Amino acid sequence: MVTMKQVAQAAGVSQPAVSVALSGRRQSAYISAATRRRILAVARKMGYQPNALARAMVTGQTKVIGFLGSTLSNEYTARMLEGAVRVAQAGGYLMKLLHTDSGASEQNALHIAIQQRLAGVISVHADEAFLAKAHAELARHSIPLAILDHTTLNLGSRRAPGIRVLSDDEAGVGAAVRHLAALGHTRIAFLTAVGPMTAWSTREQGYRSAMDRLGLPPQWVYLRGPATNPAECRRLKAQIFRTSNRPTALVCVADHVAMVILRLAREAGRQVPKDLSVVGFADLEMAQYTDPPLTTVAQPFDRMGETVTQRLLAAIERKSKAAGGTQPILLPTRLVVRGSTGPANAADGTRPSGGHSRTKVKCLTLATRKKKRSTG
Amino acid sequence: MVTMKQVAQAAGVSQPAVSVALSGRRQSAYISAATRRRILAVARKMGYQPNALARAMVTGQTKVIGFLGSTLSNEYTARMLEGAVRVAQAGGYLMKLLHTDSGASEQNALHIAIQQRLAGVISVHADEAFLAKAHAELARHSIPLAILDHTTLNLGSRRAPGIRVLSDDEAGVGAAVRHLAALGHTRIAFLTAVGPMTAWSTREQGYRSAMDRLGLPPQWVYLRGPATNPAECRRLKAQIFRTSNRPTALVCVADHVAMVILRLAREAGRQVPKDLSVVGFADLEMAQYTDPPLTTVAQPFDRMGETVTQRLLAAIERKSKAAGGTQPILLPTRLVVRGSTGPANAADGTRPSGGHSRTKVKCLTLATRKKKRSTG
DNA sequence: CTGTTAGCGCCTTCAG
DNA sequence: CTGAAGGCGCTAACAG
Repeated sequence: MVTMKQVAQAAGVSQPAVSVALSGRRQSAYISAATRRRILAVARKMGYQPNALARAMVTGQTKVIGFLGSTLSNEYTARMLEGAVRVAQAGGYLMKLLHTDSGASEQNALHIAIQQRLAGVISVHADEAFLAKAHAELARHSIPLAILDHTTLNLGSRRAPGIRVLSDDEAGVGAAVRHLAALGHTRIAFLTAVGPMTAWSTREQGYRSAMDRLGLPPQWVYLRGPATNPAECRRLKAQIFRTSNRPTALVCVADHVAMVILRLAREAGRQVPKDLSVVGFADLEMAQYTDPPLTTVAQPFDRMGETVTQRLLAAIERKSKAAGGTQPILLPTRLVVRGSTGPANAADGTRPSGGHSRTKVKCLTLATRKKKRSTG
Repeated sequence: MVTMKQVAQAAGVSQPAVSVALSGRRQSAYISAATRRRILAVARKMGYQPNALARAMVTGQTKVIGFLGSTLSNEYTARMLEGAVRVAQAGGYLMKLLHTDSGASEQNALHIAIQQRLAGVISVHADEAFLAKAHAELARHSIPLAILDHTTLNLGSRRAPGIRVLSDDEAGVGAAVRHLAALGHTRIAFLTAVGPMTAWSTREQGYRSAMDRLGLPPQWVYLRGPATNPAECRRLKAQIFRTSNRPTALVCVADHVAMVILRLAREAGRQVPKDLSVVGFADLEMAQYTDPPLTTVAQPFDRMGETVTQRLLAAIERKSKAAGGTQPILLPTRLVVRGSTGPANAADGTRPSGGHSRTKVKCLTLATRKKKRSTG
């Protein structure tokens, strides 16, 4: 590992001269153009590589940000991570992964972030309790915190700690509901999975208000437990396909849930979208490959990762205004219309017929209107 | 940022005493139990957090490994990454991402690895030319290199640089072919996409040798260009569904390709697996959700990431034997039988009938025999 | 058992 | 324009 000192000796100059020449900064010590060239030549020949650690120690700047999450392999997180890494590297920063599932607890990850003197931390899919603690602990070491993909619930009541970036799920679900209403559907149900998914309550909120606005009666379907449970599947099929006021369209809280519905429909001998229109949420890659391809609300995962990193880098640079209760940033979603939604007329109230007509729907995308509304 | 010095002053001891007390190492300077307790108490009260950078600089050990890849968001890479991070953190190492698409070229990423004094580097999906260069450059700074998910081609001829971990694709395809043969298929074709995917030639190799062994004539179908090209789709449909010696089963080089086939089959009015059995490769999440669910060869992405990291950590610890042409490690694949494969009798030679019988195949998994053979 | 000294590689500040 | 000193926070070798 060749050091500046060695380069200096070989070039016959002082060590700080090498430092100035290599880092290209013009302040204080000036160096003649000839000397600089000579130093650079020697350094290149010796294969000198600066030691980022030593530099970080003396400058106090790490140029490294942490990505704190419990899972990385799901498509949501992976896409956000990729966007984040892209922006970070473009800004000269490196990304360090802090995995909170592998031995290291969330608490532990915070300590690592501090010990590594990270310049900033991005937290994904964390609960409010942890976020509050993380914000407090990191703030003591003046490490800015940015939060990705979390609920907007209660954001009106208390100032959110740190930088927050999320997709505008409420508007997204609204667009889905309006799309279905425009196709003539009136019995539009919302399908959600029960559990502690606070991140989904905004979607439910969006459904409720969109239905209200259209003057349609809301209707809920709940998925309880794993979708592999046969009893649960029977119950769902009965509710969706065999009740008198069964829905003609289903807005699902997530693509995965929509996949389950497509399967149940096949098992029940119903056709999508002829007998039932289905909308998902997320626009995972698999949404393109289902039969029929899934109409869904696309979340801008890449852009979310990019945006949160941009904001974080900004907060790092202007160290002064250290993440003090900024407004959450809502990124617009996009309704991607594929083959799983269609007109309501055939489905409403009639028994499914065995015909073979499939409505060929071109894949068109409608940008959801980006409107700012504070949800009390 | 509270330092050891400050803790030492507050506790009324020397600074190295604090160092010894906190790091818990017993060598050289001993400290009385009372003193140690006092120091620890003071440190905790002051909220002391060790500076990993300073430690790394003096010890020369970073405890950080780099993950070098061009994309992170695809399911393959994300799952491997997750496995790698898990093992790394369990071993007290952190993972730094070196994204080679975002501004930084591959060459640049190498320099970053060196400048950051990384303890080791994992490279994913890189070509041989780069790997050779990377190995050479990193070796000059005694940074071990590990390679993930790459072709096994030519491994016999020249020693592979660094640690290599990959899935046993040859055996995997073999298992798929035997599975189809056991179902009575004799016209089993291999579907591959043309292009510079050297990683796939091992799969083709596996197909060829498995067919040879069974005494069946191999048959190829090529996907040229994007699957959205209508002309190409027509050509494929003709070859797969309308030629006289059309295949009754298709082994696809990847799940994504299999998805395309499922779509083409639907468009052509053919039923899978009644008229055509289809096998994929990878076992992506979406394979569970297609109609019918896709029979496919599962690659152990998580384990690949784990294994490569274990090997890399081992190489780091015993710094001496620095990655000198070790044998590549082949991890066994697993055939996952779902609904897209079925008996051959109905399909062979007859026109597709419009019946509604769907063979219900339980999801059973067969471990492929792990056998070591050097492919000349 | 404890305190003192030295140095990791680099940047900054001061004398020449 | 250049050289010589000092220190970032920590560990590792010495003396007491």
